[in-house]
Amino acid sequence: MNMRKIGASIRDVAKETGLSIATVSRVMNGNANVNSKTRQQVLDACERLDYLPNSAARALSTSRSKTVAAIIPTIEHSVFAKFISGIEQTLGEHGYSLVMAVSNADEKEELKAARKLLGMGAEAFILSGARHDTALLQSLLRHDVPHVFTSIWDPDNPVATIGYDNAKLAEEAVEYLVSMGHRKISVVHGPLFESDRTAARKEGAEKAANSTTNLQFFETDLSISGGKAALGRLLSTNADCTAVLCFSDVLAMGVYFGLAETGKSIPKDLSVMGFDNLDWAGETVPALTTINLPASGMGRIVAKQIVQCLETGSPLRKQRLSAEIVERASVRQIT
Amino acid sequence: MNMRKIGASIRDVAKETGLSIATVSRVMNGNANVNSKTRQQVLDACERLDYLPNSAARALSTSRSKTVAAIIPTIEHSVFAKFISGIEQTLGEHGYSLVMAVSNADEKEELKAARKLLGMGAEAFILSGARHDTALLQSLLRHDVPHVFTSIWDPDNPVATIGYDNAKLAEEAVEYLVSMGHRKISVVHGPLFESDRTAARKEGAEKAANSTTNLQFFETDLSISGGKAALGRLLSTNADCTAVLCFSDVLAMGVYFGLAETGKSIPKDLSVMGFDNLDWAGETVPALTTINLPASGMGRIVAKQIVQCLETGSPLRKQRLSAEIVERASVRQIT
DNA sequence: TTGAAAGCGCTAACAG
DNA sequence: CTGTTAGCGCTTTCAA
Repeated sequence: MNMRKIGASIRDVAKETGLSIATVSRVMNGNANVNSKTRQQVLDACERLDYLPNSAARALSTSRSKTVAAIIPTIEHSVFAKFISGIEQTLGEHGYSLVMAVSNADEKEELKAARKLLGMGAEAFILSGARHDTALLQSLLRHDVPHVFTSIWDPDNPVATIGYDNAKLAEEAVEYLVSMGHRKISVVHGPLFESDRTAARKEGAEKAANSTTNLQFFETDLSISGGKAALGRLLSTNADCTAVLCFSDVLAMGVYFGLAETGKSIPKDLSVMGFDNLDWAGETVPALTTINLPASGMGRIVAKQIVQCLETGSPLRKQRLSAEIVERASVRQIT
Repeated sequence: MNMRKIGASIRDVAKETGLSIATVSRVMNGNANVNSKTRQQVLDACERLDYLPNSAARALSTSRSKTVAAIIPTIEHSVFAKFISGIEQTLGEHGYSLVMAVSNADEKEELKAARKLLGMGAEAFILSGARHDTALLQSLLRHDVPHVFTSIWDPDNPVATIGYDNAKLAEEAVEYLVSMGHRKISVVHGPLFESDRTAARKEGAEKAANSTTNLQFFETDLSISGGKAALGRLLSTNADCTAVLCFSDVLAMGVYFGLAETGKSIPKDLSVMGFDNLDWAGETVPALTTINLPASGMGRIVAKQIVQCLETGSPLRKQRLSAEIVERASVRQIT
């Protein structure tokens, strides 16, 4: 049937030790009912043969793959990289593996990836945001696969959400800016159709605005150059604004660079506020005032819940993660 | 044995259509020897039952997991994120899945992760750099698993290397700086013991130095704050240097921020050169002169070779990727 | 404490 | 073009 049949199998170990495969299996699974001498014998043989249990066979036999799936929009944004990192680590500590796919913020791609991962036997799914192809959700339900929506907080969603309240946070950001005396604010954000988190933030910001506060929104690519481009537009369209709120630190960085080119200074000429609190946010000049999102903490929390759910059958619980404004030097008080 | 037995199996589809499981299997595998009417029948039934082939069973039966492993030091550095991204995409296009692990630049962690991935049936391994636990290499050999070392170019290595010549590139960088009139240069780099790529770059730089060129090295964390910290040190230790070469754009960014704080300007007071050419390198002020490493391209190339190797049995070939200096505005000509 | 044997869901001869 | 059947490597009763 096949050529690559190099590794030793459980039968080889059994043969090597003169024991039965059942005993070897018991040792490999830490079953207590094995004579400690026998156990050592088996372990030695495994070592000698460089035996690695075949997890496909194990998965087939137990219907447990010890694998959980995460689908993220992109890995090239450090907030997601950190998130994944947190998941991977925690899962690993509990004997699970992460299988990851990136959707490029496209529901169809996500569906396709999910089918693949489901087929691979992923026992649970970690999804970003609440917007997904219905076929995907349906499959998850029909196959009875536990799943969470992350990076968001929505107590009303029938699916457990684990994350921060994007709308509320954006609202607080605007309120903060207002409390600092800003009345005319530009808001720079990434593509709305790609991300319900962005959409939620926009809604939240709008909610905070009132008759005396003026908000103008600028949609752009979620990248440093996107931020820079947006700055160009807002400088001509909304020139008399006193602050710009960016829905990602990455965008804020673009605004910084754009401003540097025009020779304007932060926060004297314009206040800038970010969202994410990426590693470097405290290092920029001036240090960036932003909102601290617990990306890798969220990964760890999600992973922990999933492991628990898988091990004990306890249901996935929604969980609101706190995130607070980190006041640094990029927003000034206006009198 | 088990409770979660929700999904339909191939037998359910066979029953549903009144055909045999062999026929269903043929359809699922795109075998040509199936009547198109029959095929459609099967496809419809699959749809109705939301049938997803169990890949553990398939893997067990064929000894092919259609899975390749990549182990990277960290995902929180965009050069690796892009690399992984390139791999994932290309692998996906060819029906393979990526299983990834992060080693945190620790050989023991890497070994552990590799064992896990090997057990999961990974058919090939993508490793970063050339430094690995011998037990890992041994296992790979004994299990006859194809593997490559990436991010490096070393024609003498018995294992295929696919990447750029780190030493040469660093050498060229120094030569470039020298050609711009710089004689006293500070070199900022990440932890040497964690990365043989960094070590290679250092060697290359040293090679370029001669009696009239003075190089001083500063090791620091591979992060923006690391770069900033290194700048502080070099400003006191090597104050009269005219250029600083950073072995990562991330470090260069730290140097930018540090310089901004001291009020010095780039490149008037100090020239700065990076390494990586991350997305934003062209956006900084001044735009960063750096070396363009084809991270995601490397991922695609590696993945393509691996797929080919797996499909046709052709051996993995070493491949040197070109990388060139991108001259922008952060290095000035000294007279 | 150990062994024998029945599958897990699928593929791939082989036979028709 | 379709069906029958023997495993793939492992876990898990059930017996001993």
